[in-house]
Amino acid sequence: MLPLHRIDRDDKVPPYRQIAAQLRDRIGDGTFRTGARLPSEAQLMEHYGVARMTVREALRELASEGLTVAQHGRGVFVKARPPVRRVAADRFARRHRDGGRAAFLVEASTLGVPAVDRIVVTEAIPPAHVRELLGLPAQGRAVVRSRRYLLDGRPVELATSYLPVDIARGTPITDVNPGPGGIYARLEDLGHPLVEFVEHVSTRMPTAHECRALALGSGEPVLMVLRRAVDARGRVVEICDTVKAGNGYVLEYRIPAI
Amino acid sequence: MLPLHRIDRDDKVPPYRQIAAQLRDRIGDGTFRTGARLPSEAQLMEHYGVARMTVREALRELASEGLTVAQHGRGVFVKARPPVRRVAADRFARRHRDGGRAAFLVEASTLGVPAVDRIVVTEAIPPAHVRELLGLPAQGRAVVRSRRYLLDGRPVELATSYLPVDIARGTPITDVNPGPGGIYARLEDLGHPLVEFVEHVSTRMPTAHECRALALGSGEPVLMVLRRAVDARGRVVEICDTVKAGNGYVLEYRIPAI
DNA sequence: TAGTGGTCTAGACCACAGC
DNA sequence: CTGTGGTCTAGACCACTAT
Repeated sequence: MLPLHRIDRDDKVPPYRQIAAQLRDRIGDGTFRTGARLPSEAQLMEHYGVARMTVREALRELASEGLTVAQHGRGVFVKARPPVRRVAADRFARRHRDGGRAAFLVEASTLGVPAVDRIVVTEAIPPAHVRELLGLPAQGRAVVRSRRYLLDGRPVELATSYLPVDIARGTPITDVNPGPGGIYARLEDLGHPLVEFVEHVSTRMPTAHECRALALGSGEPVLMVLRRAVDARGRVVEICDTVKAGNGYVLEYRIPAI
Repeated sequence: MLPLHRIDRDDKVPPYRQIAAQLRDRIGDGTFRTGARLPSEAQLMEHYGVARMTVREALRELASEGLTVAQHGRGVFVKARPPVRRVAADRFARRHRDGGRAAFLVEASTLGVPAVDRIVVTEAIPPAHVRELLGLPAQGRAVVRSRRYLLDGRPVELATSYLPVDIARGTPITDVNPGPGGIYARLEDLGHPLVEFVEHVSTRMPTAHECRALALGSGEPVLMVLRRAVDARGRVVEICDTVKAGNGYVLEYRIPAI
């Protein structure tokens, strides 16, 4: 016997929503705990006396809320609340660069085993909003570094950096491994001491490509951070466009009140 | 004739995804512009030679990406990209408080007509994570101010502030209208000069209640900002928990590189 | 092999919008 | 009234997982 009630066919709220609500409640009250398997579609059809599409509609609602995840051939499972990851905004502090640690390693090293893969360096025409921030002309090119970050083997972030060719071309910045402290340390080596970063944070649903690259389930939004690095002469020397898996990422910023 | 190709039944990517991809491309290249109606489900069934559920599956994919919105009895429409809203992180600067302008008014005044409604002030036991940050004991109470912000009549943000009762009880902070400069100005009046704010930014899908209060469509995530205000003695004097409609909100933070 | 979810078909009735 | 999307039925075949 399933720990679920009946549905009321005369109720104005449609059956699939009633079913979703009951399952949601059982997840909320702990009847179905984190990691547990929900009753199969066949069981739910039988229990409620509805067609399979009706059950699937209910399950889709839960998945879109990020409560469950379906595994082909195994079942539907209550999602684990992933551990909260904090990103201290001082991860770009010079002391870390001087210590030879790139920003991602700073934020990740206390949380798990960090890694980077899919590093690709090219020259290309950046998107319009990036070109504008870099002060490039209409067909201007930039050095483009894209890569993916992982934590304990799980992909957590896609990042693409754009740098002016007159600064980066022919330097270690175009190497797959730019050396200790990352590209920010190299920019300072090249006579561009960094004085400020400006980050723009927003959210949206991921594209299908991002879903694959970040192993996102449906109902999981992403955080977008567009960062620009400004040198001592006020020049924007890098734009970094990142897409972070939304589940559990928490960005921290300290703001002086003066 | 619809501006769409055929699908390849032998392709390993299923028909509904091929259909979704074609529609997504036509939205991206401007064939279906903002506000335009997509072909009806019946037209798409006819064009592609598929069942209705297959078409609906494709349309659901677009909706979940936030690209389209269905209107019962009217059709499926390409969603408008809402105007980008920037929130300068200096919106808490003292010069604004001294000028008598609360933070939301500072960030909103150049963007439209700001308004606040549903202001409710009570005393209650805050959620555990808030209690912890405020340093309250297990059953400790706080002054709770909740309200909703609107821009040009459209709801954009829900906010709830928690303040220690020993600071806020019996002060203008418990008034629906706390006076010029908002509650931060009152905190400073009460001998708590603010020196720092710390914001934690994350994203998730909205609850059903938030969908209603913020008039969110499906496939629209929210930005969550949990902010704490720290006074000159290092005491956390306020926690503000906000939920911002994700569509178009952009938070801006400046980070010194030193 | 049995059970699971993934996709698809070909219908049906309903509620809502617009003419 | 017609056309739209919202919901539902009762099947089908497939791919994946576990045994």
